[in-house]
Amino acid sequence: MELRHIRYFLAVAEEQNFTRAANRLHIAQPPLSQQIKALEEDIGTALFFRTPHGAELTDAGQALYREVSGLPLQLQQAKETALKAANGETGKLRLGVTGTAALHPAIPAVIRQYRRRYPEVELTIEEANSLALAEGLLSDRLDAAILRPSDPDPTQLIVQHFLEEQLVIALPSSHPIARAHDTIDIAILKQEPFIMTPRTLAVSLHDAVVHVCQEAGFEPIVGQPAPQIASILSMVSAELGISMLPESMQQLAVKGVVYRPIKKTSIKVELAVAHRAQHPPKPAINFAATVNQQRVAREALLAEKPAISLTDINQD
Amino acid sequence: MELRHIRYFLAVAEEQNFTRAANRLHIAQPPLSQQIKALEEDIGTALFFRTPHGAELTDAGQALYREVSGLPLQLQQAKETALKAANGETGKLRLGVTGTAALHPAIPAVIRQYRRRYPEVELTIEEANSLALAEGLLSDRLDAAILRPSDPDPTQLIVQHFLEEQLVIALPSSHPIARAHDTIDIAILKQEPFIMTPRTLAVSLHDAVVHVCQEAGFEPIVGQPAPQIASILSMVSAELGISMLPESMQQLAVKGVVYRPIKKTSIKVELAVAHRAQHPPKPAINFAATVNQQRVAREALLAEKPAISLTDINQD
DNA sequence: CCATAGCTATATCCAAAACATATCGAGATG
DNA sequence: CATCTCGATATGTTTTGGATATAGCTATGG
Repeated sequence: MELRHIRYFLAVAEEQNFTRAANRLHIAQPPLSQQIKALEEDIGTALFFRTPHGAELTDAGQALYREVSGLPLQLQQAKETALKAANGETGKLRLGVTGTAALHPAIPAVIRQYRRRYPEVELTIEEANSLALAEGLLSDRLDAAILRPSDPDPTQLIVQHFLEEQLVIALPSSHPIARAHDTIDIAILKQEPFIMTPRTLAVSLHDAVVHVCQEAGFEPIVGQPAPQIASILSMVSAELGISMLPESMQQLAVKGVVYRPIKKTSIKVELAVAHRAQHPPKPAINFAATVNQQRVAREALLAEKPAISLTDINQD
Repeated sequence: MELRHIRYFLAVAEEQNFTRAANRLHIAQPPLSQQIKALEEDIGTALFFRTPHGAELTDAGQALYREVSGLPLQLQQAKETALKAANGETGKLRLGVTGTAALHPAIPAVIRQYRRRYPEVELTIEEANSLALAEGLLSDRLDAAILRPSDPDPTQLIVQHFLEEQLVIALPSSHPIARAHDTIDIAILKQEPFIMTPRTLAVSLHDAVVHVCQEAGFEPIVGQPAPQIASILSMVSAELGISMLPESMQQLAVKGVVYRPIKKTSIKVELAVAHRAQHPPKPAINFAATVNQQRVAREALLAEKPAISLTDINQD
């Protein structure tokens, strides 16, 4: 039995007439009679009474009609379902976000836009440091991630630039430098212990901090290591040292911690979207594309009003 | 898209390997590759990743698999459903039973046997006089009927003999003849008014009664007409006359009515099963066949023990 | 009552397409 | 590096779905 037999059967059943059904199917009447006959032989029983004015269903034909009448629609929908999956309109997206970026307003903005565009994709979001995210992508625990890129193997991950942000200094509010300066010249931090994420866990942020100091002519004193943004701020608040963080972290107000911009530095930290290079799920590709649209929109806005505050850039 | 494409797709999806799938399908590998390619073009997206060690489903392939994996089974069941309908194992049987036979023990016996044999057939039973039953068959309100046959048009109805029964006299218990005789010689009923169903409604029973009387040398005095068995017995009980009824009606005990066998008569009334001659529904044919089996069984029993009481013949 | 119209079935032919065979190219493996 | 396994491609063959012509049947109208 082939689908053709079903289509032909349904046409004859609905037209109650072989000739009309053949016209509707855009074939001649004799092959239609043949195919119906073949179907009847395959099933093992007559499906139609042939009358001088047409054909009508036998009991077996009626039973068959009830069983298969929905089949063409069912198959059409199966095709559409497959296509939607291929276009990333259904399925799931396991998204990872680096802990030092989750608070950046552009992140919720891009997630919101993606959800609006692909409402049928099941989205799960996980927060981790950039190293864990990259590993998650490679081991197929994540489909896409927003992370601070180190320079990964480009044959394994595709990483696409999203945005850059400047660094700011986080220091205890009681600290003399915080009291004395609105913007900070890095050089005066030469003697301060820097609370940082270990380089293995967050290469690019760590390196950016070191570069800023080197630019100012010294190597930072590495204080207490801290894997999480929350623990960094706790330690600063506890006056164990100072820290240098992406400016979006100012969103996180912690008692006993103040933020100060850095005077004159060109060093910035980058945020990017990444997914596997081989067989990336279409939802991941679509998410990266959404990120890219956001990037273009952001850059247009920033070019127009360069003095704009980051928090204002939050359009969809 | 044809079913072949679905079957091939499922085979490759399950084997995760074109070559093995081709073996399973009893075709060579190249045509399988071609058909899968054609399916992919029809749907508009790739369904498999081809790897050096086989093939695995893309997201679209997985979505399609979920949609169509049940299809072969579904079609197989559709075929079986159609076949069952063709064999009369499903569907409905609208059965009519003549009012003057419903109490004959062979009727529930045959219905019980049919239901046991065809439990999935939806059975509805309707009681009416033989004329109404014949009309019901012709107008497709009934599929089969147990009735007392007149001689209908054999091109319209197929009527098959079931059983014969003798007639008995029903008379008021207060009637002098009832008091005086255990078996009745018809001749002494010459002056009694006969309560009968009108001939138009029940030809054969009416004619049998008349024949019995003619055999005894007189024409019966036609008393009150009554269309239903219940009303006949009421009237007898009300002493409006006597009646002659099939012996199975003795099952119906009515206060004030007694039954007496007839002395020496060869006249019997017949019970038969009937269905339409053209396009009889298979359930009707099966019912007639069941009736026929019962008839054969009954006749064998009666030949063996001719003195048996009718009520004892109630086997399945 | 015959002729006609409308229907499906049959016979024959052709063309499309499903399949088989042979071979190729790519990636994994010893 | 040779080999093995896999799917893809090229080409020829066979099957089969479909077209055309026509027959056979049954209602219907003159």
